[in-house]
Amino acid sequence: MLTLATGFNPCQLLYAPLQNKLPFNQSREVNSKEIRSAFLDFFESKGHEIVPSAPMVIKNDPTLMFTNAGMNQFKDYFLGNRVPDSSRVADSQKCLRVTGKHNDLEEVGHDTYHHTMFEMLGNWSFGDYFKKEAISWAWEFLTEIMKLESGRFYVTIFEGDKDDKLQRDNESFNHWREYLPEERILNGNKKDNFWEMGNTGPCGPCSEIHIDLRDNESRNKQPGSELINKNHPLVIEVWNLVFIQYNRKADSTLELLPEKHVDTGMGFERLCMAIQSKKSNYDTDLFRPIIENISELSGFVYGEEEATDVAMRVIADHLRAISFSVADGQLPSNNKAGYVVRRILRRAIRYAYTYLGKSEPFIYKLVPSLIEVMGESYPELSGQKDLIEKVIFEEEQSFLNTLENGIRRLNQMTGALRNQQNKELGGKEAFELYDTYGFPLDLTELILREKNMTVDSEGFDQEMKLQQQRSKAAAKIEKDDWVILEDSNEERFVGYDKHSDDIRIIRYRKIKTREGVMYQLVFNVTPFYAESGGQVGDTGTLENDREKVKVLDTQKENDLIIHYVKELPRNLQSTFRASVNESERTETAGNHTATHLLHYALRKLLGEHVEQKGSLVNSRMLRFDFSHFQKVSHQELRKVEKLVNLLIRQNIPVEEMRSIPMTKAKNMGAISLFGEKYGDNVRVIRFGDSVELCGGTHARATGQLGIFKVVKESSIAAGIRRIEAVTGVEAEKYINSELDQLSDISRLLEKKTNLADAVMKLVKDNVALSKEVEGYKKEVLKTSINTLKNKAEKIGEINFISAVLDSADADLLRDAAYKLRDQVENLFLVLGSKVNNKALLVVMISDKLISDKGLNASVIIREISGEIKGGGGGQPFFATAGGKNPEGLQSAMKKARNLAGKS
RNA sequence: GGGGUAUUAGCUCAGUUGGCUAGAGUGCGUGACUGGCAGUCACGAGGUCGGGGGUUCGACUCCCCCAUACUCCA
Repeated sequence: MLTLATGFNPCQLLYAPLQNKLPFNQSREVNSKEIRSAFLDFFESKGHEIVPSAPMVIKNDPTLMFTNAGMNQFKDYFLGNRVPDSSRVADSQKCLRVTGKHNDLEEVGHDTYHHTMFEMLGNWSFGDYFKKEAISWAWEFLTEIMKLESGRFYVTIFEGDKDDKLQRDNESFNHWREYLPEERILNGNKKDNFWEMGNTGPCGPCSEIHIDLRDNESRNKQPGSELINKNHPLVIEVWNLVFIQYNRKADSTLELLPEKHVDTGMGFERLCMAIQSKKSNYDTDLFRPIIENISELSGFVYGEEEATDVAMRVIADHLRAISFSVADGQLPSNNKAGYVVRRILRRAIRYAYTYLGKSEPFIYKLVPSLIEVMGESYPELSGQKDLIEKVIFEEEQSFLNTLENGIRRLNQMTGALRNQQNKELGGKEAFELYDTYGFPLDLTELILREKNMTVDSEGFDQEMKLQQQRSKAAAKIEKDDWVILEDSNEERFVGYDKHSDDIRIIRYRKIKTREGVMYQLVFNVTPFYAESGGQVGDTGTLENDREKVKVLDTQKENDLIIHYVKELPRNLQSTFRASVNESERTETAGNHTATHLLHYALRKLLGEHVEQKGSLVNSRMLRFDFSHFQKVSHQELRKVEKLVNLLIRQNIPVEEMRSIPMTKAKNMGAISLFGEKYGDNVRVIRFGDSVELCGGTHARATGQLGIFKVVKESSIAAGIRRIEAVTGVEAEKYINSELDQLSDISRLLEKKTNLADAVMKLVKDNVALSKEVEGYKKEVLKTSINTLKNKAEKIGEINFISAVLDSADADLLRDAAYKLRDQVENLFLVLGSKVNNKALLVVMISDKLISDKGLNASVIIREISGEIKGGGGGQPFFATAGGKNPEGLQSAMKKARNLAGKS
């Protein structure tokens, strides 16, 4: 590589052919790829090491879910925790800003220059160069390399602050004066121009570079200096140069740092807009192909109407955010980082649904055009295209479904509100949408805003609190104070090596649970494994010469291992032999090992996106929850079983590394689980290629599991599946009981093969036979109806029929009644029957009699059902009754006859 | 671990304080008509109203248990 020392600038060579075509004075548009590499090449030529973008999704940092600035990955360098390999670094960093301090989500799409996901170009100095170089290179890059018109730039510098006893940043001012007239160098306050990482730590003044992209006429009318930091879409900040020179101490005073750093960040999308002479980030080649694709798929033209334009921008922006998240391993889910991703995607789906009329999944179809734009610079996108598409498709489909249901529900709610002249949706209703249809509050607010309505967010919060209380109350137990027997805090766990040991009880207390009174014991040393990492606590016994007490469960409370017993030993001071239930422990250990093998097999067969989300391991079964976006098919489950059983037959011995450094474990490829905090030293469990950080107990070798069998696969939340399985003795039991059922069936069918066919035939025969029976019933009904018709007695206009049919059920009586109504005019029908020693009555009255004579079957049946010691009712034309006195049927008929006569 | 919502014809869904023997659209079958962009019309088949209990004269509808799916809290 040639260096600057030779006087040869590789950058100029590389970009010389481009320079004539650069903005504001050229014809061909420079594309974003060229701009990105121009930046990196430029700083490489200034001695910077070019590093790749860090993942956008952050794991193992409780304070941050996503990378939200270029400096995130260098935090440790600024804090002095780590020493960088190179003191000059530059990169393009993918960032996501959705929640927290920098919350732009609601703006995104409505304006033309905010994004959820964006790229930040940055150059860094770790104790190397400072203001002079940073300023001069920024200027050189923008005006000479990118050929942006120098007259369009304004810069801001820190004006000083009395409270912090800080002077104006005259250093920066003087450097800028070399390039810009003084009236273009503006003072900025502490809020805009003094950058702090947190309440304490490295900080310093910063200098922002703004560009005025308005046309000449507007610029002449109003100077750009008046529009800086005023949210003008064309007068925008492009680059922030942060000069870290102080350390903010806990008492909030500042001290000068021995090493000074530079941290800069330039919004890539905005830079492209400036260079490509566009008025909006979405008009650059970063977004254009995506927007055009949306246009093609939706039939709406970009630029014709504000509402659809906003929707298209929202979708284009969110597509990027989601695709990058998924590529980095963060699937949409129902909490934390996953929920952030879900909310972004749902916002996009919502806009597509409402403004572009898309009620079918289609955002997933945009992935190829995103990859076309960014795939080359970010190969993780093209590498995981299928996964990204699948995840988006699944989420679109499932959310559109709930969306339709939820919107229907919301419309009902707002309809009711409108009737009451009310403009505020109750918190309870909003919570119902959230709780049942997964509508985030902001989504409900958005929909309501369009209807000119609001939501009672306080009420919503209250409902949320109630739900939390309900959840907590469900787990509540009453505890007495600890009784201390020995003043010691130490409780050593020896259960990895021994299954029994001599112990003393050092404290105990009484608790009340739903199941009754229990006692919690703490020992000086214990072989009992306390529930953690999904593995249930051990059970076992405490024993001495005189007594034996059962240990029913073992739990952890902070670092204490707590043993549960139903009754206290009489002599608490004595020494006990504590023994873990061997067979249970062995089965449990086997099941725990099985989760590791299962985890390994799932990742191998379904993909690396599979991550453990939870597990339960006891002596009878194992349960494993993991991220996966669709049902695991039967065939896939079979493959998983097959692989696990193969590993079992290979009888791979366990390798336990009880205490090794985290870094070493990571290097071995150990899979750490859901953000649990591990100390510097961790325990690693390895079976062949399966390597996991784990505190649980395990089989000595995989062969101990015998056989592995999946019992059930289900969903526990969107994007998370659950597999339940058995091993060893339980697997044997399970398989045998299934086989027994089969052999029972085959014995019944007197058939050994093609059982399914035989059963199918039985089912079909059954249907055919029922039909036949029904046919016969109809025949019988027909004949009895004919007899009844002939029995009709003329009472005035009324045709009165009454009869008791032997053992006819309610359905038959009803059928007969309806048939007779169609065949006999002016019908007054009373039918009775005796079924199971109970009496049934039905009354049918022709419509004409109801209107002409005011007869009412419902009234009549109530009058006559007294005779059968029962009651009933129905409608005016048809009513039924039941009673427990069949002997009264005849008198009920007579009574009805009298009623007919009277009318 | 604790909640919420849903489950009705092959598919998408109605079904109103428990009572006109469970409906529509679509798809399917048959027939007739027809120069079309979902051809038109007629007729027909297709339902243990997720499963099991209970309340009631009567339950798709109300209550309890279970299953499945979705979803929220912990």
